[in-house]
Amino acid sequence: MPRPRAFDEESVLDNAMNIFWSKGFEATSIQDLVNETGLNRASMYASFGDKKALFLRVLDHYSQKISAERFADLRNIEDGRAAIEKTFRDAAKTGTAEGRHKGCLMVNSGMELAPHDPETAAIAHQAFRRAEDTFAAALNRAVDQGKISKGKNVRALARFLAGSFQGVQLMSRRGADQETLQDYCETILDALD
Amino acid sequence: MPRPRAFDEESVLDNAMNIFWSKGFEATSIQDLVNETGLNRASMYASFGDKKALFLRVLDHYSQKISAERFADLRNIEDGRAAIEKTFRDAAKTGTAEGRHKGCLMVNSGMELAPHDPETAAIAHQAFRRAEDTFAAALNRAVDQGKISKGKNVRALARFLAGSFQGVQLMSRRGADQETLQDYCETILDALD
DNA sequence: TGAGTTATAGAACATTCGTTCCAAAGTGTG
DNA sequence: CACACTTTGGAACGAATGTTCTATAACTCA
Repeated sequence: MPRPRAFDEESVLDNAMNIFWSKGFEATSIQDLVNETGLNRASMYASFGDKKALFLRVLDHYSQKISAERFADLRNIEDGRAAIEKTFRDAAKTGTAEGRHKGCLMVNSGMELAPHDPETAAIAHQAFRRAEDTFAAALNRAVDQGKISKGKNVRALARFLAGSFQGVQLMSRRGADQETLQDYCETILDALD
Repeated sequence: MPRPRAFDEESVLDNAMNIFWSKGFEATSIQDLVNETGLNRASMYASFGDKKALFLRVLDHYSQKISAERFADLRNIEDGRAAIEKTFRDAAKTGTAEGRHKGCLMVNSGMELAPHDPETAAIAHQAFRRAEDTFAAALNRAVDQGKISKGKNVRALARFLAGSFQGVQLMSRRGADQETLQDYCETILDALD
């Protein structure tokens, strides 16, 4: 009955995500989104609501697609300590890859908007908590496996790792050189000893 | 001969700094600056140039006034290890103080603008290097004083501390709770052992 | 006191912003 | 084929953006 959509919602979100990721919320204009997604203004507003609503959809999309992938090894590698180490080393590697100085959309958005936008603040906070819990789970595995001393305060260590992981994203976006980022990561991992 | 200025350049920079610090570059409008500084548009443009030029002046002002103060103890406390510990604990304390979730203007600006603005990127990079060197100096003092093991890689540790200090600012701006931030800081300091 | 100089106040500029509206286009069902 | 319905393209909206202009005010030095 109705005219069918000429676009794929998922790929529109992908494109919108990349613009927000690269430029941030404020610096991204509706015109940018129209240009890059190929989607018409009217269709954008009809399908996603206003700029802010689209942005929140994008944050969710990012969580499910990018964040999930970044933490996949941390969840799936059985050896808890190896899982943590690979997670950081991968982040350091992709963080210094050419033309990929975008950091993490969740961290970027938290920094840009959290102080004045409770909605984004809550999402960023929740994402941090999830990361913290995922690190805690890996740490508990590592303790059980005898790869990390039983004497460690797992919760504090998990918070440290989650915070430091954000730090890696931060330094990556700021364009830190590979050597600095590697030193940073390796010293973080030394905290596991 | 000329009509004298009705404003104090320093206090205008102070006010402008606080707006940029709180809202970021993009979200701060000229109107905001006019309202908050009390300075007229024409006078702003005559004295500081356009928005970007004013922003760069503000970054410099921040470096001299706020950054310098934040790193004063790190430079001045003779005991290198105590200097480092106090620097982090103070940052964690002020970072969770009510209504002070602004983080660090240098970190914020690097995150927001570095990927697309080489000028800001260079300034943020230089600020990081300065912090790294200041931490390295304190670490060297601590090693000489026998407060930190001789076996440590001071350069890597300095990079770690500088990166982690940015992380504290990040978490503070994102509105992390006090307990999380304390755990984060204490674990960072454990790396000195 | 008046000439010279610069700051001030605020109107005015073109452009871009986010958003809405409307007519045309495309689909499946009666 | 025509109806009901939704998407599409693009014009149009007012408000806000960064910036400039003009006229007036305030001061110092001759």
